Amino acid sequence: MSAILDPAQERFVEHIGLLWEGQGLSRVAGRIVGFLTLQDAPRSLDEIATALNVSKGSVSTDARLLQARGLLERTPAPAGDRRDYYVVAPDLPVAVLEERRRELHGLASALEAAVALPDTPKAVSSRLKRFCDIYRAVARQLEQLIAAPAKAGGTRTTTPRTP
Amino acid sequence: MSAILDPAQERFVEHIGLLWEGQGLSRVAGRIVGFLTLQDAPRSLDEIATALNVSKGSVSTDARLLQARGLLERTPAPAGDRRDYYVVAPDLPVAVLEERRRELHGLASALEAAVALPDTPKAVSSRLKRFCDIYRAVARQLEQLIAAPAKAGGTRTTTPRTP
DNA sequence: CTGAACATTCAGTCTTGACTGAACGTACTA
DNA sequence: TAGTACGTTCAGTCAAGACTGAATGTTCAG
Repeated sequence: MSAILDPAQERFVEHIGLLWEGQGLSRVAGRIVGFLTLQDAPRSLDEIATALNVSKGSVSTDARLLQARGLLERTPAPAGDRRDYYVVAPDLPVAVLEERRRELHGLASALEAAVALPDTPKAVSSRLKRFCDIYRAVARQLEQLIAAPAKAGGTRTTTPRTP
Repeated sequence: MSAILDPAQERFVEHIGLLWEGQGLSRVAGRIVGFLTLQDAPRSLDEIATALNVSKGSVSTDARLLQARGLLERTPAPAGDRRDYYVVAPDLPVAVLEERRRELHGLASALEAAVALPDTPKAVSSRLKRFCDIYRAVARQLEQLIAAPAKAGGTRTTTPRTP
């Protein structure tokens, strides 16, 4: 029930935090995601701050940032409770894929624009096109996974009951 | 012929640099990749440093780092020339995909390990499994693209016979 | 051996951004 | 009205790490 982490969970949270840190999020933000991933109920700012041992200010800032990026959701509070409760977004992985897709799209566009530059040697423009094609192909695959994340590949799709 | 960049190329290089900066590389490293992508011949450390207006020390460090990550290649120098010449790796996008794949694999493993933790509520473990499945599916798609980057297209997921 | 032409290393500087904690704003309650 | 319980903001501190440039290898030509 509470939000206290045992050592194994602590490690998990830290692990996720580090992964996200390499992806342009702050360490704290990453740990928030990891923490909420392990919770079966919404958690308030204070609970998160206590569990992660960071200041409430950090959690406030990062939680809103994560929400804006679609990785977290704010749940309606019980009547008479003014606290904000956060949950990890049910489709968090899809949100991540969507970000990646946009990134790839931007990269491909930049490469395409470079092809059109004057005085581009043949060898360079063919390389640019090749790179661009690959990124576009990846972007297309991501789109499909985004559209139908459950059906992807050959995995079994267990459809769990929504609590 | 030389390695001087016009404004449009400058912008391209900067753009690529910023993209990489968000991915755990230094700004200079990103700009090196961008710069070499536009070159039709191998470039020496000095040429790179001059074109990007950074110290030779930076270029030396970052170029070797990029080489270790498979994003750059060192080409054999002409006889009697002791300089190091770098080119962007012909399969740079594939190297990038491979890194992503490994990252996803690590993430999926972490999620799987968390499922096995004691006292994991049902709701949590089913979420962990769901997230894990998605990441695994993406990893599989990446594997296919890595195996046959040129052929990537449309909806097809069937691997053409490759000996 | 000496000098030239490289690449590499590393101590030092500087920038960036994370994080804190206290002050502040806000909304509800009694 | 005052009081309480929140969330938000922001100036300040701090640490990580990027970048520099001079010193230090290293290799080759003569």
